[in-house]
Amino acid sequence: MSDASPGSEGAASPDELRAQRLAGLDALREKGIDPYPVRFDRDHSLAELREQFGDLEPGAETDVTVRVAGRLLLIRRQGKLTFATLRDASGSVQLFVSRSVIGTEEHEQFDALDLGDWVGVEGTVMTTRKGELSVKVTRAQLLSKALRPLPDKWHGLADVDTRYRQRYADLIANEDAREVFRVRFAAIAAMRAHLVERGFVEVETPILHVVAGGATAKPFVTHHNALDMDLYLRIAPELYLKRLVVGGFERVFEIGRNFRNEGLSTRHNPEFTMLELYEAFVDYHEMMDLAEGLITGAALAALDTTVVTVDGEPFDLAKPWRRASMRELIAEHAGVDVHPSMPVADVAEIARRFDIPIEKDWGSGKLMLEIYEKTTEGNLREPTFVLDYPVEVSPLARVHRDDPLLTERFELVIGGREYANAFSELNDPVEQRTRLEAQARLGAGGDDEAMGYDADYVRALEFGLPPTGGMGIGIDRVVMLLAGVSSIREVLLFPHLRPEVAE
RNA sequence: GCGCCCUUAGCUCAACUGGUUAGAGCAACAGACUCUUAAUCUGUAGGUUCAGGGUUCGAGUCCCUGAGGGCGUACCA
Repeated sequence: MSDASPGSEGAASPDELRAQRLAGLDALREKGIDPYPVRFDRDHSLAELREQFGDLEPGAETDVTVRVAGRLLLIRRQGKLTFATLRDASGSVQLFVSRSVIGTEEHEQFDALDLGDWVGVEGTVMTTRKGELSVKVTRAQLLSKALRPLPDKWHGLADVDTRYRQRYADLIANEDAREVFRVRFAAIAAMRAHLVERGFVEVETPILHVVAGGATAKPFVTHHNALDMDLYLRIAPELYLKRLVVGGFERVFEIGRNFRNEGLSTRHNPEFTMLELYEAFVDYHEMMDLAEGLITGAALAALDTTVVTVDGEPFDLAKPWRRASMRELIAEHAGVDVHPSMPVADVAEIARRFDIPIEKDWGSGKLMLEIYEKTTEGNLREPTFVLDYPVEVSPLARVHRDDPLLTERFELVIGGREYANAFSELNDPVEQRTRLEAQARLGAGGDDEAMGYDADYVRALEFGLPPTGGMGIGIDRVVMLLAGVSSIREVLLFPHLRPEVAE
């Protein structure tokens, strides 16, 4: 680095630092070193290396030559001997770079590497006197030059904004972040395997919808130029998945993104991942069994335990989860008996006692749900299936076999938060039409979250949807539960943020 | 949307009730060092204190506006 760039004399302002490293690139090229070579053939991951040689005695030398690659995270220069910590996706190992082994010129080249550089090395496996497994390097090759400095090697990257915007830097610097996403991927893989083992097929359905249905939420609107029409990003895949059951796929699931044009919070991101599944010939009771199996199995696969911690409180997911009706849970937590058969004025009176703001077109069922959400949901600590929601707030769920004003529907609540929503599906096309028409009237009346009327969906039902149980599980929230984090942004690789001010 | 809080070097953090030249560690640069482990030691450089305005003899610190973020709340199957 003897070049006359502004950075050559030890300057370290951001611009100068970059200029200095860019100048370093030129210097490397002049020496015939490609800072971005095309490939490197390794024969061991670092975990494999540790697995094979982890129990060598201190001070051991082997004549086993290995080729490994990774990112340089720490360098301890010691004059004619350099130690470095190399990390790949599987683990890390120490490099032992001795001038007497690789020669002065090679050693100086190694010492010129920066933290953050990717390198590939060849060398023999050894341990130091203190027993640290190391590769005694005989050849080292720069694989990719880092132009930006790593975050603080001890404290990592703490600034939340930067962690989310520059997730790559977060992942390099913070073990905690890597762990959260390891849990995420393991949990999703486990749930997928659980379903495939049980004969479910994974499908993909449209994300661009002509009618945003399957849930009640504000959609994102986009525009198709060639067709000159507005389309909606899906708020749920439900109606398409049930079309597939009509078509004869008896067990289907989809893991994918839903989009809802609503507020952000520690539990809400405008795009989030949902697992939805449908199984023919069963009802919501099987969905409860399946929810327990999916979530407990995901915990075991990702954490090796079924014990999770919510707000500092441990729960063992392995125990059977409580199943109780909304009505009895409200009675327990609010001390009132509420049912959609009660006159609206009476239920509204109860709602007012709990300071619930009431809208004019709400019926007893909607009021009952509001009372539940205000008084009960947040207080359900243990995993609980909340059963039997009012028909009024469940336009796609089948009416309860024992009560015409309730549906066979449940939500799963753990630590006061919702994780799943499921029902015995409504498969009577005539009734479905009536219920969707009621939703459409709400929409026409100004309710921008009413479900749109999807005529083709009703047509599909007219071909016959078998008795079917269906469920949606909020994957991001399950991952939060397993990873023990309290913000959804921590489990999203790239959470939604406002645009960054130009650098 | 509303309320409270935060934003200081590439990173992690300091700076008493407003006080004069904004400090430290890591990273960087120069040097010493062949068994280190966040290596150590010596030296050097690095700042529009988020942006803009205001109050003041004097502002990182107080006030206003804006930007970004966090938490709460509202909305939200």
